[in-house]
Amino acid sequence: MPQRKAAPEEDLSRRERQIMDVLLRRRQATASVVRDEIPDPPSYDAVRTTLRILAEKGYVVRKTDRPRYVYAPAIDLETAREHALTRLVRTFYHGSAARAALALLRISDLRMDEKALNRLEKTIAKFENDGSAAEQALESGVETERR
Amino acid sequence: MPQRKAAPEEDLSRRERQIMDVLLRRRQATASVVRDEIPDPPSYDAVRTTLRILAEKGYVVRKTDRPRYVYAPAIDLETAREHALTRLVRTFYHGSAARAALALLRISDLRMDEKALNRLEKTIAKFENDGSAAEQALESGVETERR
DNA sequence: AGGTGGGTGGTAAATATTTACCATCACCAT
DNA sequence: ATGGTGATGGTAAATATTTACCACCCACCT
Repeated sequence: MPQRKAAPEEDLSRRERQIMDVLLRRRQATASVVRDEIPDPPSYDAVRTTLRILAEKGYVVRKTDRPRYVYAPAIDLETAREHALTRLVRTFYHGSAARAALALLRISDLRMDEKALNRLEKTIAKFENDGSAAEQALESGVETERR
Repeated sequence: MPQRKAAPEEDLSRRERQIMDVLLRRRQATASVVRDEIPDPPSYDAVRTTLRILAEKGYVVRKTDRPRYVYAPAIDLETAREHALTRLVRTFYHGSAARAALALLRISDLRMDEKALNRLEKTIAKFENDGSAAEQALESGVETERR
């Protein structure tokens, strides 16, 4: 059945992912900085080893800032962002980036006029009813209706 | 150092997360449906067991739709969405939901006027610098045509 | 009624991940 | 130049996850 080739971030284990997240946030970090950012932190050794593994797997690059290493995501940040957005939209908004955006605008510090937001919402609804039925084709099985 | 208590989704292993994603997307699913949605799919047995474990851990609830089980995320969908948004914003947009929203609008099928987007971007920048309220940056830059 | 198909729970085995340990190297201050 | 500090690579041990297997149960058919 149809399923995209496993995206890189789907392949990461729990710790690997946590570490990757820190690196993405900070753009770069040493092992000990990474450790400090992880909730329920693993040992320094553990972090260091995992970083080594990530480097071997090619997810992370290291530059040797003399006494120690500094690690950074190997992936271009902009690309990583897009992946994350796509995944979010797919998982939570049935593929509608616009709806996700709307939700974010509502959350944002920007105090947007509620009217404007509602207008935008209407526009989205209208737009999505109109044409993009094709996009939903894959979604056909959703109504595993309960009784 | 300050670090939030491990969010539930940070605690999931790779397979568990993949399975959870499917459940969040579809709202509910049987083991075999879940399996079909996972890239590089594990065995049916594996999925079933993992679902059982997720249920034990309380991340998933099952209702017994006679011959088989139907699984669903235990978490309220809206809550899950917010978590995901928050995490995304935090990881990729330095906490600025507005910037994330902007990126999504750019990606969306909505063909928004590039000028309107730039206006919004300016507004965000301004707002984030000095905290002034946002005005109507978004004002109807949405074209009515679709892709 | 008996056989079959497709599900279940429980558990063991296989793998993968995570962590700990250790011997060693470079730098710096004495 | 030497000893201490703080890092490193390699590897083994401990855990956790993932997968496979099995015995049984129930609904449905013929």
